[in-house]
Amino acid sequence: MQLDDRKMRILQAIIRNYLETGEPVGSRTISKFTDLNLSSATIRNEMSDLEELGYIVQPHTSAGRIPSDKGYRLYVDAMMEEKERQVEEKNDLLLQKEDKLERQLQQVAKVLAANTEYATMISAPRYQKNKLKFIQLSRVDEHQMVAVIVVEGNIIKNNMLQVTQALDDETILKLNILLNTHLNGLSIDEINLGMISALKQKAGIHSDIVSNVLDAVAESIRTEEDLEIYTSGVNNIFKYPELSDHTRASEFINTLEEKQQLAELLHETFGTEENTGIQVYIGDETPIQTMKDCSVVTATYELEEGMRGTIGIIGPKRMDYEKVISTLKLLRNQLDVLYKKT
Amino acid sequence: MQLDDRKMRILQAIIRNYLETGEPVGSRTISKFTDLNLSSATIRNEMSDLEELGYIVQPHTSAGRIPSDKGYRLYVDAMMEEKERQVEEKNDLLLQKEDKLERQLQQVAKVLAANTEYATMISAPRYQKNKLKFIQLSRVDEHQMVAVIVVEGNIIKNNMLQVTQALDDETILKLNILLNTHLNGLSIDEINLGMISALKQKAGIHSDIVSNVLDAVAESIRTEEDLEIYTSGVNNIFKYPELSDHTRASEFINTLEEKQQLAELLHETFGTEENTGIQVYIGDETPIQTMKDCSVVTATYELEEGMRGTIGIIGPKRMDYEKVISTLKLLRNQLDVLYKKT
DNA sequence: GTTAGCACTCACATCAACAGAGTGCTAATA
DNA sequence: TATTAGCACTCTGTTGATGTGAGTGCTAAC
Repeated sequence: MQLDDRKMRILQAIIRNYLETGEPVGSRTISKFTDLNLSSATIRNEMSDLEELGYIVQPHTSAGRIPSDKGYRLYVDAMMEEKERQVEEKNDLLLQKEDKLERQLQQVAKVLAANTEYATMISAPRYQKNKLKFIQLSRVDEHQMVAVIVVEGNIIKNNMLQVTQALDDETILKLNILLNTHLNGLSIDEINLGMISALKQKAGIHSDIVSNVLDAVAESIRTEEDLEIYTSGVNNIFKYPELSDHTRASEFINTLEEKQQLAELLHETFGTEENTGIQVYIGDETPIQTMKDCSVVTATYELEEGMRGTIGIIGPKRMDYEKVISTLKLLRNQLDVLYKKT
Repeated sequence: MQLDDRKMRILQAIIRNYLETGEPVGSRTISKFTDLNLSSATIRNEMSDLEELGYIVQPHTSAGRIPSDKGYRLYVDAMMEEKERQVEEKNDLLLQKEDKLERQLQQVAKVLAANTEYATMISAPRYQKNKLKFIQLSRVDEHQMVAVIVVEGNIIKNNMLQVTQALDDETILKLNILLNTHLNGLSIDEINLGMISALKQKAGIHSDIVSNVLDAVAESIRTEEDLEIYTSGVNNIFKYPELSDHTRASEFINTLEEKQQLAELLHETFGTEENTGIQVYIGDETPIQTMKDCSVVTATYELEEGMRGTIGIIGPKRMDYEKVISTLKLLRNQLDVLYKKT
């Protein structure tokens, strides 16, 4: 059932007002706030309808109304449709480029938290689809080797390999050539165990040691750095009384510290790149149980070509969706500037 | 002025009781609790004296007494003297060894937080005194090289170097030999700019590019990974009402998120290795302003030989100092087992 | 030096009274 | 027929009075 225009405007007025104040909003307020020129009595009738339809609820008799999840959802959907309405007023997040990926992510999270006044999280970009640029095996000492792997986007991974018996220089050289000629240019995704065993054949040497080393290298390449998630602005929740009683605050902080669930949530957004790449979870819609009083807005971002991750903003259900979404878009622009058009 | 034995015992009784309950403790409680067999009236007189001496304070007239910072200090000092009193009852923290340093630290913080019910922090171990084991420069592509540096304790650092013009293979080989023969076995601390310029001389080549590369390598080696601090158990503060009103909790969380100040605090402990390596900051004693309602216990730890860092436990002033300290000692033992006697 | 006894203080809980915001309903109005 | 004024009703939150209990300090007796 479609709401008529007047009901829609009233609903929006209620929600806007509630976003600002956090207090249930009454009919008189709406009567004065909007340019509908309706008396509070009329508004009351309409509100009664809206409640029946499930868009707003009353915390208790004789209180004003607050939006229900369904109400928020309608509001957000409507907002997303009339996209790019006004020009962004704020147009600089003061983002800086950092050399180390870790720092960059941490900084993005921090800047976003400062700009939105909500908690933020960011997952490290995936690079499984990125191509291998360089791989090298070197002997450190008798029993240890180090494998250095550079992937497009200048992600550097390294792993110490323990070997029971040292390989001689010639073998190492051979292995390096073998690895580079066969694996360079392939994406991490494409390097699988079958390929490694083919390499073992090609190596011609059937020594166990070489075989072990190759296995270890393969593992290094494919190991996913899971759970690499950075958060910031956790203490922003204290700005929203509805989230900051002891129990809720403690749960909230715990969830953000554990990160396991955040990872799942962020990964979920990862598929939805077709549309704007921005996803809004309102209340119960989020898969994280402890966040059912919150809303989460997620967006994919991209640093270098192909290096995509997800960023999320967590706040009360009455968060300023409009600002959050436009800030996220702005962030993406700024990242594009920093990483592409330099 | 030295307290007589009876006053001391009363003070201890007050503190022990307060540690448990968090409530101001009155004379009647002490009268019943201790085996001194004194009436509450006598205790009252003694308490009056203790208050005059500054060891305890009254939140308001007609409330019991709570320990002052000075009182806690005396208590802790006394406790530290009669060391190793009883055997540790709990003797396993269920600590596991992790391959990646980062994970290891995070895990230690988490385990400690779970065992103590306080917030914890841990700084990455310093390795400036560790010796360089291996260094290698490799060309990734036309404009980029990667420097891989392995230090004792298997710390691996790597840095991408941008070069305007590619070096030929021969030069790279030469540089690698040069770097390894001259720098291996030296501690990071010992590698300074003078040494690098000597190397430049020895290189015999006076090309700017080589010189730049050497500078970049030197920088990579010496760059301190500052601020590498992991925290855990932040939400434990909600177990202590005196720390978890909105303002305080928000400040607390903020301090733990920012990490800058934590780093300074942890570094401060680093010097004091002579004694037990365990330091207790009570209330105002901590250099962190926002933690003046907390106590912090810090301890140095060691993973591999020479790789020392600091760990800290943050809780209310009425934290269970005894348990915290013995847990920290236990932790050190377990780390020793994991890293040395394997 | 220790203790019983007592008056006194202060925080905290309970409760009634009340103000205020908001609603739903009814009857009047345009 | 849609809108509105008016009114009774409901519920929350505040305020102030009152009482209770834990604890103290002091004095006088042991």
